[in-house]
Formats: sequence, C-alpha cells, structure tokens
Amino acid sequence: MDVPEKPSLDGLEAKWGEWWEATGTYRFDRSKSREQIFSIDTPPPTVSGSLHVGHVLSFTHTDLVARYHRMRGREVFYPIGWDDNGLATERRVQNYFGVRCEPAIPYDPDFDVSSLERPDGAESVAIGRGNFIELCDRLTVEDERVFEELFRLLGLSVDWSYLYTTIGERSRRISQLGFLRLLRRELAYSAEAPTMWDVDFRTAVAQAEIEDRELDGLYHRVLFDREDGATIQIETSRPELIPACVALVTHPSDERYTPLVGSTVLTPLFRIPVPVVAHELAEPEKGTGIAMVCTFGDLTDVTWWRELGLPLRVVVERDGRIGGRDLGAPGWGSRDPVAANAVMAELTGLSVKKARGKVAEMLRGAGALVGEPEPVRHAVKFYEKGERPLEVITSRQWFVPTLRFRDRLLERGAELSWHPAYMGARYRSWVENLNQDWCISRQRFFGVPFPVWYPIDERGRVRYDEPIVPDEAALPVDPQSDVPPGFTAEQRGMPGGFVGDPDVMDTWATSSLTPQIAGRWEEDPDLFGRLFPMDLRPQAHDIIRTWLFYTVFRSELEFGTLPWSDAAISGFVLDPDRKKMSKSKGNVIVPHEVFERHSSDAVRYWAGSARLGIDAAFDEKQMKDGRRLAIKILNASKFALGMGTEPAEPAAPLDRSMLATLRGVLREVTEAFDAYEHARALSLLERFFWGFTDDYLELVKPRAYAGGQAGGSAVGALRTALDVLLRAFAPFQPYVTEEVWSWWREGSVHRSAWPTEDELAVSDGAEPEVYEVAAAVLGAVRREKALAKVSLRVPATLVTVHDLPPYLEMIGVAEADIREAGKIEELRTVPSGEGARRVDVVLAEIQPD
RNA sequence: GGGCGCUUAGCUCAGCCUGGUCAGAGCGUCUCCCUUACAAGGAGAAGGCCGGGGGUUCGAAUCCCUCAGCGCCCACCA
Repeated sequence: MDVPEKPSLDGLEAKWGEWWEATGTYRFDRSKSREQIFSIDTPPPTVSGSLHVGHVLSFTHTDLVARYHRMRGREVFYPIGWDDNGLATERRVQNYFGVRCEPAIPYDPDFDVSSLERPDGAESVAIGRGNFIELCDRLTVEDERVFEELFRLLGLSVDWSYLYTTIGERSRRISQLGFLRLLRRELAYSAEAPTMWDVDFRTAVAQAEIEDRELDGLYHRVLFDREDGATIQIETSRPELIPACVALVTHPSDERYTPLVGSTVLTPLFRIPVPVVAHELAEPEKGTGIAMVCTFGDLTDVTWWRELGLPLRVVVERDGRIGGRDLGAPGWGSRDPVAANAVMAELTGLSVKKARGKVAEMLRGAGALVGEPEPVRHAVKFYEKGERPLEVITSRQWFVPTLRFRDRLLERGAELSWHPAYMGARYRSWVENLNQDWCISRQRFFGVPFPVWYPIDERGRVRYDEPIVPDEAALPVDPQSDVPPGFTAEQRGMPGGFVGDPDVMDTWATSSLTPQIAGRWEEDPDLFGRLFPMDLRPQAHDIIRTWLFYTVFRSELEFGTLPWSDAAISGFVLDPDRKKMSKSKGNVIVPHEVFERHSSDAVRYWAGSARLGIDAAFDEKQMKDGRRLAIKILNASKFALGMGTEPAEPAAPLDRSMLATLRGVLREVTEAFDAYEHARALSLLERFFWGFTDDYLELVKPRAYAGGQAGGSAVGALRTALDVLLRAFAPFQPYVTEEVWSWWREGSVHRSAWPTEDELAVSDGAEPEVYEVAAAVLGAVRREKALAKVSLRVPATLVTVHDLPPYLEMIGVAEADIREAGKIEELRTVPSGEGARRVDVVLAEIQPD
C-alpha cells in the first residue's frame, strides 16, 4: 500500500503514458483465436495540419469500447493509421512550400525546397512529380508526429506497433493488389466516358465526393428556329452551352411538342441543326416543357445523349474554359459557319461563367432572347473540396461497378448493427440513390498509382483495352518509373513500347481497404484470419457514404461478407454556440490547450458523456466536472485505502446494502456498455459514486476510524467498492484509475478483469434499501443544518422519522451509523401508514458568538 | 421534393422503446459550511404548464395523429 499524502492529477499523463508504452499494456497478442479477439477498424484521420476536438470525441468513444472489451477478456486489436495520401496533403504542401506539381518536369535529385527561387509575383513554383511527392512525404511525417503525440496524450489504448499510413508501402501494395484482383474478375473497367470533373483540380471525381450547393443563376428564355420559319422557346440556365447543343427533348406525351418530334431546328447564333426528340425524362412542368440537350450540361444530358444516340459536341475544356471549334466542320455542321465561327472566336478562352454572360448578351443582340433572364436559386453540383461547379467532361477513367451491386449492398447495410440504429437510414438512402459507377481514378499525384501499363502499337496508338499488369509479387509498382514485364526502359513512350497509367487512385480506393491494410491481408494470412471479419467500425457520420459504404462494397466484392458486425457512429463537435466547427469560421479549438487546462481524464469525461450519433457541444464546463470527478476519485481512494483499520469481510447490514446497490449499478453499467451506450454507463456510475462519497463515506467514517470488527466491515466494504469502481471507471478515466490502482494493486488496471456481480456476492440477500434509507435520513439532517445556516458539526438533539414499518426497521439496523454521521442525539421512528417518508429534525440551540 | 433526428429548468443534457414515486442530473445563480479523503473543496436552496393542438387511457414528458421551429441526410443544374 503506497497512498500519497497529497494525491494530484499533475503529471499522470506523462507518467502512465510512458509506463504503458514501456510495459506493453496495450500490445496485441496475435496468438489468440478469432473468437477471443475483438478487432477494430480504426479510422485513420486525415493528416492535413492539426487535429481538432472532433477527433478527440470520436476517438475517445472508440477507446471506451476497446478498453471495455479488453477488460471483458477479449484480446483487442486496436490499430491506428494516418490517412496521408490524396488531395488534402497535396493542397497542404502547395500552400506550405509555395509549389505546384507539373508532371512534365523531370525529377531533380538535387532539389532543395529551402533554396527555391520564386519569380517575382509568382504564387507558386512548378516542380516535378517526383520532387512534389517527396515534399508530401516530408510534410506528412512532421504532421504525423504531432498527431501521435496528441493521441498518446488522450490515452488511446492503441497498439502503436500496428501503425500504418495510407501512402505507405503496405497500403500501396494492398491497394494495387485489391485493384488487380478486381481487374482480373472484370470488376474494374476503364472507359472513355462523361464524368463529373473539377476544373480547378483538373480531375474526375466520384458521386460520393459531390455535394449540392445553392447558387444564384438566371433562366434564359431562348428562341430556336424551326424549319418552317416559326420559333420554339426553351429555357436554360447555361446559354454558353448552346454551341454544344445536340437536340431538343420533350416528353413523349407532351402534345404541345410531339408534332415537332423528328423535325430539325437551328440553334441560335450558331445555326447548327439539331433534332427534336422525345424521352421520358423530359418534364413537361419544367421550363417551357422542352429542353436543350448539350454535351454535357448535367448527368441527365449524358443519359439522353447515350440513350438517344446523339452526337458529341464538346465546347468546355478540362480547365473550365470554352475551347475553340470550327463550327462548320463535320460533326458541327453550322448552316452559317462564318457567322458561327465569329461568335465562337469571341467565346474561346473564356471561363464558362464569363461565356454565359457573353452568350446572353449576343442572344439579346440577335433577338433570340425572350424577355429578361429571370433570377433563380438552384442546386448546383460541386466537388466537396472545390470552388467552382463541376462540369461533365469526357475522359478515360477507371470504374468499379457499384450500380449492379445495389441490392446486395442494401442487404449488407441491413445486416450491419448500427449504433445508433437510425444511422442505417443514411446508408440506405445513399445506396438507393446511387447513379454512377464508382470512378476510382484521379488525375492527381500524391496517391497510389494504378499498377498498369498500356502497349503502344507500331502506329503509336495506346491500346487502353489491353492493359499490362505486373506480377503480384512485384507490388507496389510505380508505372511511371517501373517497367512492365517483357519491356525495357527505353521502350517507354515509343511505338511498339509501352506507357504507364498516369493516374492515381481515389483516396477512398485505399481507405476502403483499411481492414485489409491493418490486418496485413495476403501478407500475413494467419494474422488476417484471426481478425477478419472485424467486430467494429467506429467513425463519424459524415463519411457514411464514402468510407463506410466503400469498405462494405470492397469487402462484398473481395470476400462476400460484411467487413465488421457493428458500426459505431459518432457525432460532430459543435462550438459552444452550437455551430459546426470549421477552419473558415475560425472557431476551431486546439486540443493541446484543452488538455493542459483540464487534464486528459477530464477531456475524456466530456467525450464519454456524449452519446454516439449526437453532435456534442464543446463544453469546458463539462471538462471541469470531469476534472472534479478525477480528483474525487483520488481523494476518496486515499480515504478508503489510507485507513489504519484492517479490512474484514463486510458484515454490517449497511455495508452489505451499499454493495448490493453497487451490484445493481454494475449490472446496468455492463448492459449499457454492451449496447454501445457509454454515456449511460458513465452517468450511472457517476451517480452512484457521488452518493458513495457523500453518504456512504460519511455514514461509515466514524466506524472505520474506530476500528474493531465493525470498522473492519466498513473498510472491507470500502475497498470492495473501490476495487469495482476503479475498474468500471477505468475506460473513462484511464490515468487517474491507473494511478490509484498502482497504490495497492499489481499490474495495470487496464489489463484487469471487468468487475462482475459475483465479486459482490458478499451482498447476497442484502437489501439495497438500507443504504438508501440511511442516506435519506442523513440527507434530511444535512438539509436542516444548511437551512439553519449552521455547521454540520452542530448536533441534532432529536430526529424523528415517519415511515412505513419495513423502512423503520432498516433505519434500526443502521441506527448507530446514522446517528454518528448526523451527530444525532436521539433518533425516533414513528410508524406511518402514509407512503411518504418524513424526517423532522430538531437542532441544538446555537450559541450566539 | 423524400427521409432521419431534435424540441424537457438560464445553459448542456438524461428520462420516452417496456405509460403510474419522472418531473431528473450537472453547470450557472443564490445561501451556508475550514466536517481528521477532498477549500483549485463540501453541504443545501430556488428554477420547468416536459414546443403547440388533438386523440387513446382510470392515468401521458412517455403511445397515436397533426402543426410549428431547428439540424442533418438524400434527390435528373431545363
């Protein structure tokens, strides 16, 4: 027994953090069987600058589950990773170093970013792909050190030896392997197809990364000329796409326009003949009921273009500008090429936004605009990280077919145990509304390359339909520097040679494999077999349609199974005014300072108080509560353990009654943990604990100090309760519980067994009400003294309790403790038929000063 | 437009599934107390027609219907 004179929270994080690391407290024992293991698919946080308190919330939630199951006897596989590949890192590197990646620039082995010369006025300097990737690697290493420090401070019980990064060699190998396996089964395909495209990042994006934003626009009513000399009106918010118009479309049942179906009309300004066609997707209520089909204004255009076999006329380039075209050339066929090309010349090089105004102006000049454009607020699709609306651009991309698995994926979503259950609805609505196959290629640099090359035929054409793949044993490969089997480096880019696929994978194509990466799939089959399918996927609700969905999808494709049985979904952290925290609002709170102010256990208390799925307000007051709780645990433990009296088996009715109460609490706490309701577990524990210190400690204090048999019973009960409470609090407050544990126990409290009701068997047959009634009488006496504004030491000369006879009997068995604790001279009990308990208190005369 | 969640003391929230000691907790406010675990403490008090309306029931914060407000998810940009 080694109870400090003045226990303190200061320094506990450093002390126990080091000890846990040194003794391997959280090290995973891979010799255990699948049934003995509880495996967690930990979210790898994006390494882009600093962590925020949202991470603290959700990672604490996961850690609570991990610690609980570890104590329940499961061997917990709790890895950690950093998501460092992808656009977030590229952007950070661009801003941090003032560079941008230009793939055409060759690698410079002597490159030194600190001596970069920046031309006057230039925002950034172009560097080669190889050097750019090196800078990405360098910056992520620095960021990851900071992340690790914070997660260690938070006390996450992860096994750091299983650390992975999504750009690391293992992740690249597994991503490429996963891709090749899909390719072999024709579950990955490349196609030259219209895809949502971000004109600033100049990359294709997937449906999951698209978000709608409300934008102001203008409806333009535009006249097309019919062959018979009449005109027809259409409405469009994108007049700049008129040169890309390939048809007008109306609903087959819309009698206003069906007579025109099959006829030809001429586009205004450009005089290009286009057919009038009919399709179910045209909505008679929208606009004038007949719409312009362009290649491409939106995804509906793609459908019409594809299903109606319309020609392709592209005017928007990959950079979001209008590209020059000869409108008299085949495929365009303007009836007045000279005039049309003059108009085109004015538009060429303009952004779509500028071209829009310009075309509107010219339409007005040509008398083809009806009335004034009408303001409208409508939803426009954006890349979630982008700043300009997405365009639909035709390009060659790699896809994985989500659409044909939709029903299967809905079933899998229904099989998964969601916590809270209603989060399953988000997955369902997402899957039900999938409208594109998953585009997994990105025209970016810092990511996992596609492990394919393409042959170049003798005439210099790239044969995209005959990809060359590496041997699986050679992974990971970089097709930009590695040479495919059967070729030599000199053949790169030459007729008869090969070319490497220039793209990298969608970051989710890697992240969707986190169970495989953490579990070392196909590298350590023994390990993977012990972990997979996993038990738990913890994550926040914002990435259900990305990380969660894609992981379920990949697991379905590769293994035909769910990747985990349970998903625990955390909420966001809102600022104290309940606004979502974001860097742009400047209301992001830096976690480090919070830890310093309140201690790790205090911050974890705040996080543990928030239920899964609920957005939690950042609340330092609750952290103060958490700190109070931690200090209380220290002091109450000091009392329970510092007593000279030898503990004996709890025999006194009050002592056994308190333990019986604790037994009930423990049952509920355990049930709450099993149901992923950690906040309820904490609240139950806390309520008991504060009563325990307020009432029970006061009730038995005199007896405990006095010693003897009765004192031994009290001290025995105190220690039994403390033993249980410390372990039950351990997931929430790992530092303070470990500290107290170390005063009187061997090993780590975090490797001890979760308390069981059997440990409290000494309370068999005891009635919890004895403790409850005794606490109530003591409370009544305290209240009277507080109302009379006297010290608690002032004696009560007479206390009369009116209650039902069974309760009076219980007061009888605890009478000595009640009288001592309340300094009651005479305690009378009066049987009462009424249900309500009444306690009358007569205080001693107060001596005037 | 479809869906989900929320609305309970000044604040943050529990209770609702399984109607009846459920009207609760903490913070904040106010009052008091240096009590041999704890004064960077402790004890206590005041505070709410449980969003509005209707219904079921002997009885509704709790079940049903409806309305409103807030938040989120999803939806083919004419």
